[in-house]
Amino acid sequence: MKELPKIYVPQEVEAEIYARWEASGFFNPDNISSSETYCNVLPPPNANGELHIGHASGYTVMDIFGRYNRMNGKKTLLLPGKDHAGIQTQVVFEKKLQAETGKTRQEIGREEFYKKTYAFCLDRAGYMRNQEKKIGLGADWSREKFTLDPDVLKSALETFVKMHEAGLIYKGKRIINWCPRCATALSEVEVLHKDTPGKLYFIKYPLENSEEFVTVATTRPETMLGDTAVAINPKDERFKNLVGKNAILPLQNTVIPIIADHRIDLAFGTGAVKITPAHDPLDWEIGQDHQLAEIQIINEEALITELGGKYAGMTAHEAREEIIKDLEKLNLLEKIEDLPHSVSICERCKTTIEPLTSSQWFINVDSLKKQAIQAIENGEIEIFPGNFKKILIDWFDNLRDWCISRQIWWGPQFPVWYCDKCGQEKYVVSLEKPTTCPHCGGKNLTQDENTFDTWFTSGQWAYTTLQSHGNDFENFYPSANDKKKHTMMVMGRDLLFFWSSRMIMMSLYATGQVPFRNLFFTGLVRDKDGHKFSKSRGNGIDPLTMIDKFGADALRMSLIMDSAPGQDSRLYGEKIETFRNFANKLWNISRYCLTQEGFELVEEIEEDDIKSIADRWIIDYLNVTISGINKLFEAKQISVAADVLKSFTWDSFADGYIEVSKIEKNQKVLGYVLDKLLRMWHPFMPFITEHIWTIADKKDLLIISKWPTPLPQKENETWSDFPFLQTIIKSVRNVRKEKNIEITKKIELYIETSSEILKAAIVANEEFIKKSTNSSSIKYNEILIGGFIQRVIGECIIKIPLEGLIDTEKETAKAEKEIANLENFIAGLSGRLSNQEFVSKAPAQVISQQQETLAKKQTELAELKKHLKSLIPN
RNA sequence: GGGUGAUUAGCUCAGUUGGCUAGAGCACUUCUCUUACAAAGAAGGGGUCACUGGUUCGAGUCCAGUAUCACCCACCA
Repeated sequence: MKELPKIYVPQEVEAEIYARWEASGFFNPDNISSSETYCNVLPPPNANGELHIGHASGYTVMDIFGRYNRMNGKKTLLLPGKDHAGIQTQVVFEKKLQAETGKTRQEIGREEFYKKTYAFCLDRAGYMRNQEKKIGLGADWSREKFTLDPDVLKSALETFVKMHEAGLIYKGKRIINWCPRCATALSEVEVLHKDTPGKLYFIKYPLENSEEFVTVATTRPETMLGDTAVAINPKDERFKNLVGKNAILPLQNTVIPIIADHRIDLAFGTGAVKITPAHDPLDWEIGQDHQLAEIQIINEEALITELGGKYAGMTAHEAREEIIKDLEKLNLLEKIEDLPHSVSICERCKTTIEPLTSSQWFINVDSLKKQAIQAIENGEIEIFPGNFKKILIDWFDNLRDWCISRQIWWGPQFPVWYCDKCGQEKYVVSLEKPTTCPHCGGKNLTQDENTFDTWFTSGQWAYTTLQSHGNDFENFYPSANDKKKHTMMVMGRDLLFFWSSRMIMMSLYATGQVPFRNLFFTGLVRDKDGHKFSKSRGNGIDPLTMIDKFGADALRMSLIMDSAPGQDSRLYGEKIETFRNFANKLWNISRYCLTQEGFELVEEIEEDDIKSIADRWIIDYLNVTISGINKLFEAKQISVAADVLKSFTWDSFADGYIEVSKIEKNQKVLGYVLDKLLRMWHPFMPFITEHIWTIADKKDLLIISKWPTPLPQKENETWSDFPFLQTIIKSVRNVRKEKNIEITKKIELYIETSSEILKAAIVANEEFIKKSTNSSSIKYNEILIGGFIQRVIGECIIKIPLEGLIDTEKETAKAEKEIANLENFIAGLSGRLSNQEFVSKAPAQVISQQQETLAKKQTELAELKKHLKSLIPN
């Protein structure tokens, strides 16, 4: 017998429980012996801030699968880490530096800036690690990695060297997305598009040696300073005779050709387009094909270059104003129209992107994407939800070469070396600084200043982490025949293109294998109104605050319940509260059990231990529940699994079995069911279950206890009577309650039924019913004289003699309503059963089932009508 | 322009392969602090499953189309 508080207080126990888990060493797979492994290399959050609700959501899913697999006896590794997050961290740290010291990164210099940022990241990583522990993440901290750890980085850079040798890497001057604020090139995924109101300017370009004009339309008139052609569609009848002629570029007064190109849209603007190869991606492509010159008139600070003549030094915006004025003076501005169009902005700092031509490093993705598509199509990776497979394949199909060089300071530098004599054209690729230049023998070599795109290193995370620790790669990474190796990746759906795609390409290239067999996407967590959480909106829910308020288990449950993979979900305080309440329910269920005399958690049960019909029912129902949950786990349907478990716990165990067990005790069955419940709840609510486990004097930790297996199902049909008996008991109890009959007062039950089966069930459990309802006797099909209350339960009527307590009006209304309901249902059912087509085409099983139901309901209706009749006074 | 998802009770959402009268939580109404639990229990109200067709004996579930919303992608200058 124990004394336990009425309310579970997570704040008092969670930290201590986590410390015990950690001390046990079972988060480290080396301490688990098994021939099977389970591995989830965790997505590394950016080491520059703190945990947000999206991290909490992902970690909950990863931890649920991790704990489930650990309990299923697999050597389980959740490998944690942090990402240096190049551009984002540089943005964050520059702001911090400015705020704290008033200095810019240029003022403290590259080396100092790098050192300080590194220290900052390590500090944040430590802080975030503690937050991760608070949500219960069962990761092996002894293996924690950072993307810039020397061993991790080395294998990532080796891939660069290998790719370069294979000819997949090239350096070239191409048009790229340039962020003037971050002062770096960006890949296509790092650019967002924002619909913005804008203007379309119609500008007249005079034709050479002519009085005529060709009018072009543009949203960015300032770029005309760098125009090197005017293009029209070859099918365009309006301009057919202009092709091959020249136009005079106003303001610059240069002669530019009029060319024909199929990429020009006849329907847009005037049909004639100014071509600025240096500052527009499409123009650049057209320029390449027509060998047009590239004139860079906007520099990397978004200012007009000296090639822009009198506009040099202006910002692009200022230049636009001036150019419009000047064109008006020259009478070359035909008109201005409103045109909403999409503006490219930097994903990290939201600054408007300037397309520029620039010398950058690229990966040729042609072969990589083919391999990736093949692996996905062959099912080498199973994707949850399934429809994301198509989205990913489509994306790969349209993927262009990947710009991997960035001009920021924070990140690993390219292992590329230049000699002062050979210049930028010839270079050496090598992890170590070469002593001499292989081209000229020069001794003075300097490293390429570019840093890698963050996704280049994090795209290799699945194996660079495993390769840096013992035999982890062999033990955990997928291989050709890996039935015993289970691998999982979980990430938010927003990382589909950024990360999952890169991981698949890079891993296939570097290891010849997919990085994981299962890829699970979580949806985004939104606020109550469906908005994204954002700093500017100020609608964020801090996971740590929620844990402090409601407990980690409640937060975890609220993040996974009622949600489907890839589908966004909403989170708000009240929702978390309901799971806090559920945790408390589980606490009180356990509290009831644990305070029973002689109660203990029971691991195994014998057939002889099952005594009553209630025992039989709960045990068999538990078996069904266990099998169901196992199936759901295999299908990665954890939300549904938790839902099934929840209704078993609350409706069947608490409201059903425990109520019965107060009358007829069987501690062994009670202990067996609770034991299984705690195990199955553990992945979802690890803290409270471990806490109860400890209180119940279990010596081993719940984290490594065995996941339940269903008992072999016995050939025994009687348990199916239980819900019926339970309904009888409940209704009698409700009558007592309604009529305020003291619990100690004995009553008599009269039962009328024409169903032999039901009668047999009642007779067989007469003592049980009598005890449960505190009745002195049960009489069958006897005539009852005097006042009584009756209830119709299925095909039988229960009558309780209670003279003077009957509310005829109320009872009549209730009966009439039920009769109407039933008649309606019977009409539908019998209509279907008399339909020749249904009878001839539906499966026999369905027909007999429905016939059975119809018969039952008809009897029930008859009983109800009898009941109603007896209510009406003669 | 292309794609994806959503549309089920007042709100937030489940609904696994089409099959007994469509579920949960919150909110609402009425009652109960009954010794596991008022963070609970009991009883109850509330839904032509967006719309229109189709397939089927049978559709919330499958197919086609429509509408509304959300998101993603795209080189319309």
